Amino acid sequence: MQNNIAFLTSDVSRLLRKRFDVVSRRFGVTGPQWRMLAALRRTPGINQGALAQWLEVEAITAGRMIDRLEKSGMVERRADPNDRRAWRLFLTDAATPLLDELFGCATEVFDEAQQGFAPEERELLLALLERVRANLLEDNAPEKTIAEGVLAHG
Amino acid sequence: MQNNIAFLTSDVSRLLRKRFDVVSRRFGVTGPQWRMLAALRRTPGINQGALAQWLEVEAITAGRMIDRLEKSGMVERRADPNDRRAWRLFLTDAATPLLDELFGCATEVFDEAQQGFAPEERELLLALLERVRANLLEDNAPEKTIAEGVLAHG
DNA sequence: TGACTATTATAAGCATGGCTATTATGTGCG
DNA sequence: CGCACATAATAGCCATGCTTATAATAGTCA
Repeated sequence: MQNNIAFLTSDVSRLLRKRFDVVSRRFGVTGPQWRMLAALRRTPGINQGALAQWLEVEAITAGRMIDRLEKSGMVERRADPNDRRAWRLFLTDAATPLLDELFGCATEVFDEAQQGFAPEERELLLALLERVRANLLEDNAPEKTIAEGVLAHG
Repeated sequence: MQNNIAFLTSDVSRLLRKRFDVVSRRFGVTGPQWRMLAALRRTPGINQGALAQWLEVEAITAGRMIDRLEKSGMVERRADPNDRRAWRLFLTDAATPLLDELFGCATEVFDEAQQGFAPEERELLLALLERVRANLLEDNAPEKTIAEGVLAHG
């Protein structure tokens, strides 16, 4: 009963989230916040909607996370000169050194999670998960899949 | 950056949760509630603490879920005659037929998630995830690990 | 019996995620 | 120009999960 794709990914995800929270709490951010900061470093000046799409969460979820990150001084909202509805998002100077430290910790958590795995097994697990992810994405929101292609992962 | 064990399991888990919510919302329950009902069918009369442990969530999380399930008429709390602190939990008559229908729907979601997978690949994915889960569970108490490390060096 | 500790459950507060609705602004068409 | 529609962000409400603290009860030992 407990050995199916849904319960297992849910468990693993929750356990990993717990680990990341332990690590990142030392730096004053949560796991998802960390992820958002990483996305912002990659594409500074992005607006909330595009950022939400990149993180694959709803716009309102991203908006509330930005509220907290702005309040804690990690992110800055600047008015978009070309669209008065939109905010352009930037990391503050405080965020950059923090991110460098966090990425070092991430590797440790990944290694712990995949302890005893051969390199091929690590690759295989990721590949299988990506296929599941694609299966669940494709016919749920076709327009989203197209958008992801346009956004060009990298 | 997005292709690692943490982000992938998080994504897959969230996408699956969304699917299950769509299915189970027709029956008036959420995915995690469904899981709790299944656990209760398996071990009727269990108390909240033991149920939380079985589901691998905190006691307070389980307690609040039971609040909602009790309110919606799926679960019944009965006083434990031997321990006045504890509740013994039971499914109501409304829950049983619902669970039968839900399990049918679950199979469909799993099939969709693992569409195009050979039987061996399905097994392999589950086995790899179980190993990750075990890795993250085993030294769940970091302070104990540290203590043991100190003892080993002392 | 009384005191100390452990266990069971709950309360308060926060973060992450969803859905629905609303406000403000941009865009396109007649 | 004015209207309709689309888009960006936000507000409100809810469920799930955590940590910390508290209340009530159970068990143990002097």
